[in-house]
Amino acid sequence: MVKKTSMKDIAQDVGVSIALVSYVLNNQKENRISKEVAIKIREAARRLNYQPNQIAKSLKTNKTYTLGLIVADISNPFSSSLARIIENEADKFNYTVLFGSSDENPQRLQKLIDTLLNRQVDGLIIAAPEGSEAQLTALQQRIPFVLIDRYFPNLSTNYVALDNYKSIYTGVQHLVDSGYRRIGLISFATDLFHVSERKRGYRAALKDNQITISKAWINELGQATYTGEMAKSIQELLSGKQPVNAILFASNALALHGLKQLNALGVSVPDDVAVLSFDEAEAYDLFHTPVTCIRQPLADMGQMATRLLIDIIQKNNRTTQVNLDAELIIRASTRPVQTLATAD
Amino acid sequence: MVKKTSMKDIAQDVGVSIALVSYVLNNQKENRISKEVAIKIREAARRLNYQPNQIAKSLKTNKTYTLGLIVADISNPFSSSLARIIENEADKFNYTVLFGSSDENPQRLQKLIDTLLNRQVDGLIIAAPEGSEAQLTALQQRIPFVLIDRYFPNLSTNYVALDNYKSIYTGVQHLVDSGYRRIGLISFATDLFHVSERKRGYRAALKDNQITISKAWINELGQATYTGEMAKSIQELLSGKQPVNAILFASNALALHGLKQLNALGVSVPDDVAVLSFDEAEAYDLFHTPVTCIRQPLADMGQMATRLLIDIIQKNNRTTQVNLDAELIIRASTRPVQTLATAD
DNA sequence: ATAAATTATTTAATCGTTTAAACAGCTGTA
DNA sequence: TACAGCTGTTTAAACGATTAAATAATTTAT
Repeated sequence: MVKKTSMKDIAQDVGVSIALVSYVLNNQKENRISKEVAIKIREAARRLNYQPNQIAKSLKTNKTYTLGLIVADISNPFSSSLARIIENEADKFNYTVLFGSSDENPQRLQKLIDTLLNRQVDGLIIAAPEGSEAQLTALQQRIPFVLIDRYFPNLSTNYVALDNYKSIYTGVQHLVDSGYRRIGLISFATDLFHVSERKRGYRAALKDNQITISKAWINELGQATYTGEMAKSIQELLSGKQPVNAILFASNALALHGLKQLNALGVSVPDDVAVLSFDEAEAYDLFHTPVTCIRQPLADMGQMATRLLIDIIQKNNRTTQVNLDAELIIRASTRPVQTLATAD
Repeated sequence: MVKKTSMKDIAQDVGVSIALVSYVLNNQKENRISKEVAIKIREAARRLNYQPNQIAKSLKTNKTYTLGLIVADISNPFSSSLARIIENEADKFNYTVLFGSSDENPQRLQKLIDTLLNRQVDGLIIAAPEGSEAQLTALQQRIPFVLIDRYFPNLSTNYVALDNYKSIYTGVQHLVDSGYRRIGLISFATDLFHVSERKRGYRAALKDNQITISKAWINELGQATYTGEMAKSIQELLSGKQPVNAILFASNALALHGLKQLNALGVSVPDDVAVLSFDEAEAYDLFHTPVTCIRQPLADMGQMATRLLIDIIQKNNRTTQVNLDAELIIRASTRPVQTLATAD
């Protein structure tokens, strides 16, 4: 390996002090430095292929121009799409991104936070796992951070998230408007606020349409253990006393598994049952019927979170909380019921 | 924000020199340091919530314990799965991962390399874009790196990749063995070695089975511009003078678009045409027929690349080149032809 | 011609660590 | 009693930059 060029090398090459090199290469004190020397220094820097040592710079300035991104699992498309957007946005402001996956585990989150803080990141963007309130509270006096996707209503932190209540409400209203009144929900068993908001939106929309929810319609599966549970849930929804004619999946992972099960059971969409999914996925394209979905404004979310964080780092101001609206993409899986018009 | 505790703070608190604090917290000179002082120092470190400043450490030791990962696009499932595996593996050795997306663009690659080098990463893992040979050659004397997924046969670099020739050969042989002899290939128009190896494997397997390839069977699409081209390609393959009865897709992105088109055209798989895909994707699960595919050993690839890189960083030895074998996952999309047995 | 003002450059401290070398206080031995 | 050899600890330089303050060199004003 070839040794890297430092300012010292340039200073020696040109025959000036290190300070002068620093001033020239950082375009400081421009009117005080003789043109000829400045040119010589720049020429030497180019010739010796000088690359500033960001580590040394950071030690002195206490800024690393690095952001930490903590997602649940970088291999999940939701996380990796977000990562890509954040990477791009950060790059515009000359920031680099360090990432880590928390696996929805608060201990692992704490470990990542410590690692990233040791590396002196300037700020963090976090998709917080369930039960991480204590960590986040402690973090507030250590470093600027912005929560993304999920937040805790009783914690006064910066966040950029979706208005989950409204999004689901709109989706359910669309189902009702399309003639579906027996609507099942398949969601996660979790206390995460954004998930419970989805349930709340579902309940409210049905209530506002004078539809009484049967208990059997709400299915909450344990994280990770889907496959078996999903099959059971779907069969129960379709065969109970009050079989549903529409199913709302509360996330893309759930929808993916759900659609797979519908395929396996030979259920026809939307003739046997309509399907509405939270989140979009390229995978849905391969399903026999295009799937209506609630599309999150991922690009906005990532960009806003990144800009907000950089803003806070640079100006150190206020707490900002953003709730974005989702977009309902209507496709054939929620085709209006033909047989009879809605009672409405 | 609360000021971070430094070794100086601990030293003052306990009333010893900074050096002693360093020795104790790094478990050095253990037999030379009095137990009582060591205990006091550790206690103070805990009490003041000391976290080492990795930046200062790095400046002194010239090691950042950071790896740079450059993929084509972190939002692509192939890249993000790899990223997750590399993150996990690196973590085992106390390394952190900085990532960037090159967008298959050598200029952008160069920019990322410079940024990552400024940040003094200890090594790089790179999925190299087409036309980046010059950059990589120059990089060889700057920093240790390992190529992943793709490599250049005329460049003597470390790499961990797939034996693409063999993988495709095996896949085609399976098609032939299942009774398909008119096999189309849909691939990318690119000079990347790993892609051309796939074509070579396809050709060789057909030749070895005494099958003459019709020119029309090989379709190479421009990157990114699929959708239109894909529809055209598939229609031509299915309707030419020598219509194919099997299609081999050279990547998961191609397969995804291809399957979508097959759906749109109402083509039945495998009755009208068999389908074999390179790479696996969760999305395939939603296709009406389970898809036979060539599964890359992603976990092995990521782990080996990471370990190899760390090994090189720490011991600075030899050039290592690894070609891994793929696994053929046989599913219904290549069900053996029923009507007549193979001539063989 | 000399002081004052301006211009160009250097000195030196600093960021938070690491680590070789120096030093101080003991103990044991010749 | 002197000094060699331990043990425990400190000193100080270094990593590669930044930057306030000092200094040197030149020009302008008087």
